[in-house]
Amino acid sequence: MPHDLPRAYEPGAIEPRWAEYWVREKLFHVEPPAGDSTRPVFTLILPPPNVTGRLHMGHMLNQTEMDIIVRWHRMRGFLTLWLPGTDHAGIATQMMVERQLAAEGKNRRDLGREAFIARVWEWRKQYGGAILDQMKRLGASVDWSREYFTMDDRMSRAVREAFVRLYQEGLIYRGKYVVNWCPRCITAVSDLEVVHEETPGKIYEIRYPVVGSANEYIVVATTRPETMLGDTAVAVNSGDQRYRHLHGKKVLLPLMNRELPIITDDVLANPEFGTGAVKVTPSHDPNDFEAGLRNHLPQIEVINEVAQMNQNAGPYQGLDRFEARQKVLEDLERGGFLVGAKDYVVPLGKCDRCKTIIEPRLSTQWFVKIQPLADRAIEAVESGAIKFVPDNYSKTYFEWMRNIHDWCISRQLWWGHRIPAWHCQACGEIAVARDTPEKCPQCGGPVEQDSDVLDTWFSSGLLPSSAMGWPESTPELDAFYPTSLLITSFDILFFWVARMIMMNCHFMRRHQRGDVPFHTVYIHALVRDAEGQKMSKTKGNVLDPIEIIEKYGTDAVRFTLAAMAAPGTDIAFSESRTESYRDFANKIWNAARFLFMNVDRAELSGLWSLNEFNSPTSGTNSGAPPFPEGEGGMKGVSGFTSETLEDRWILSRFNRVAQEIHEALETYRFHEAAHVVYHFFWGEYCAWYLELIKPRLATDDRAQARIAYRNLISIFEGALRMLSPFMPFITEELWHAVYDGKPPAKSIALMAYPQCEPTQVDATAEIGMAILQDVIVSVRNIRAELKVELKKKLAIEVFADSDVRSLVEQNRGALQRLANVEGLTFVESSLAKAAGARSTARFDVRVLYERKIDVAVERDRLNKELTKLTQELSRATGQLNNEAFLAKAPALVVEGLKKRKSEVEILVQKTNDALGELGAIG
RNA sequence: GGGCGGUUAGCUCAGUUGGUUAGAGCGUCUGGUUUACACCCAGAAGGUCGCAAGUUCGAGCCUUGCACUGCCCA
Repeated sequence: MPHDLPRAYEPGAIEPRWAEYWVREKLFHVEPPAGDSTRPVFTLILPPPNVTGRLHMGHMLNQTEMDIIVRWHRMRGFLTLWLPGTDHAGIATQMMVERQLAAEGKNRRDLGREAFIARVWEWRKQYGGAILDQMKRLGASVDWSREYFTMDDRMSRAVREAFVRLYQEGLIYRGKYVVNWCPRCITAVSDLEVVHEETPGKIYEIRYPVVGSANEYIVVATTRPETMLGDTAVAVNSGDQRYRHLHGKKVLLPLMNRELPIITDDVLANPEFGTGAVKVTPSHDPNDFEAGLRNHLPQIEVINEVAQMNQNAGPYQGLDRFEARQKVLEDLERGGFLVGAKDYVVPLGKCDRCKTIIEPRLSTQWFVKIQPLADRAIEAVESGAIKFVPDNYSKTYFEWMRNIHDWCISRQLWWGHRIPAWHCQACGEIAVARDTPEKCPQCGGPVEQDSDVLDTWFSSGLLPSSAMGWPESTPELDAFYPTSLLITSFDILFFWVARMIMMNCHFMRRHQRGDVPFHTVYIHALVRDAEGQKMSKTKGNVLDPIEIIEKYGTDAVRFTLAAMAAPGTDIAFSESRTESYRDFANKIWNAARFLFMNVDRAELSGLWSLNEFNSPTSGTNSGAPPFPEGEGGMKGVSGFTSETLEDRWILSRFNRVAQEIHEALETYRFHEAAHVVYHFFWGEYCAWYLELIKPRLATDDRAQARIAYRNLISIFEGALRMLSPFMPFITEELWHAVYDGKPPAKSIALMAYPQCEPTQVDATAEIGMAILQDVIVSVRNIRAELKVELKKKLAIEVFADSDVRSLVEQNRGALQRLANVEGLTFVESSLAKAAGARSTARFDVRVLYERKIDVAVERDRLNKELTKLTQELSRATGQLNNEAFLAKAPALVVEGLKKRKSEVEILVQKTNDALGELGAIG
């Protein structure tokens, strides 16, 4: 069968086909193993993307890293499960649908709760799969049959169960507290959903007249003058002498004419700060709220749920909080109460989602009492049951966990898991239950479910156990929990990672294989633009991965991300880099074209056929083994016959590279693994091995030619498997072509990953090859310097010891072809002084060419070289004369330096000779 | 205010426990129609590793200080 491959690789022509094939064939579906299976298991859950989301570069990095690790494990024989799903994203999704309604001139209250939720489900059905479809285009090898959605019945049951248990254990409570309130989203949000920004603003000083003491005032400072309308006290520090005489007295609240007690509160009032006196507004400030409780102050709310002043704000009722601020300031000024305003950097809390300024607001909410959960979560990391990579994230984690606050879990939204608590309309009793109660268990009165829903992170915190069927006891939990690894971004370390650890350690504490949800957390960095700037819509520098993919192919984009993903370092994504990895794909493509072109020719002449490679009965080569059961993979390359230096060399390199990739991926050094496979495939296999083997494919010695074909294809097939986790598409395509329509498995992804076979590593061959390459490069180098036309074949002379001499002799053909040489003679004395020569420590080589060299240029080059060498020599000499060095440095280092020193001595001698000769000419 | 990180070639970045000559991709320069590949081939230039001091036989790597810079938390 002829292999007609287009001249240039066209990723768009093959990638969608394979992406679709992998899903359709359910290649990555796994079942829990039988009870007696000893096969190692590798499990990973996908950080569930938000249903409203579109794929961005961060997702792509995250998923590329996961897919590399997952494919690598699968190919090594692990029973590998990658579990996908999406998150219902309470606020974001509700906003999306509300926006849709607004366009129709409606709002959710017009519809009513039930109809609105139905509408959200409809929206989800229509648009919610977008991000997963994009993910399929990336080639992510997830088990699609296990896809979950956090609002599914199964997941909702887990949420309800978790809530009920925590409530029964006293770890969930309800109460009236000051919480972070977003007046635009009209809901409470957790501390984590507030972003703090320092904004230039003003601090105002206001004079509160002391009651019964004419012309005496207390001056308080505030950045939020409108909240004074809700003041219920003024606090001073008990030790502050300035106010000692006022203890027990009262002030008159300006504008409201309400008398406020002067209280002492040493937490709130700092004598060092400002005037030392502070106004206390228990309903609108979290610190004042605490102070209010300590001092039994009344709580007067003056701002409502949409941040307008309410009926308690007197004449300011109905004004927006910022309008009210201006009006209050004007009135204070007019009344002579405003002392002044100073520039001040105001710390502002904004809603993470909509950037509206958060209003601390007194309201009744549900909370998780977090400390007991945090204690176990700290222990899980301290004990090493969970490991962070890079390790310094554990420090960040501990810092947060040790200063944790109770978690406000109720949201005043409609879309989400409704809190399983029922309020009795008659007696006020609260019933928390798994199943909807018909009447009040206390008095039998009618009940109504709490109107709030849970924070979305409450449900995602239950992953991964809930995704595997918890609270039911399922074969999945038995087989796959705990998961092996979590790969995610640092920005959800607290939102999600920390909460998963807390929740799962709590609920899975009796699990047979441990409570922790995962053993390792690999945290990756941010993808930035090529200039290292954070991508943002306002800057307009956001790259759409799908667009880049369409331009360069998925493989190239994946490879770019992998090659740049050094642990702990942000990625400055540059398209030029992607372009070069598209070039890499093209290189492989063309290597394949070359192979197939030759194979087709060999098949026509009856010399050799791919069947001999893929047929297990051919004896000498059985191809790669099928999917192995258990950790392992295929050691080395089978069916390879080492005849020549380049054979021994490429086989050795293949094995060494397999080892290097293994070590790199084991420690999540994606960039290193990518670089190693890139260099092997292009810089060694294509650049040298293919060139060196060419003549052997056309030799008349049929037996030798057959070996050459087999070797060529064996290494190529192995290299495809090696590259496959990084570039799954092109390797799948070419791998199927190698097997000529009769592949041993449905996909290269189900084949064994190459592993190092130590007996195939050949250090001697690697050194020999390095010398041969050095000779070839030296000749090319001289030719370039002498400006010899490329086509012109030249004679060369070589001076070397007998080892190098026989090496060159044995590889004469290679040297002649790759350096365009005709005629090679060995000489008995150094060529260092000769014109048109190059010297190394091991050999001298000279090109016989009549053109005079440019003396000035050559002298410059040699002088530069000499400076470098003499510096190195004196450094080495100094060190070797240093007894402390000889005594303390390891023998290996000393020996190495001695060897190097003698090399450098030779080079200095040769360079000097050459310079002397040049002087004689010039 | 507390914590974490960064500063290495023109650009974007590697450099694992201190050890012989600090690497990559892109960019730059020179030369190429060798039937796999111009998305290519051959060759070259380019770095006092932010600054200063210290530890060490030996520092890009360890310690201290300084400068600049990014992020997280309060």
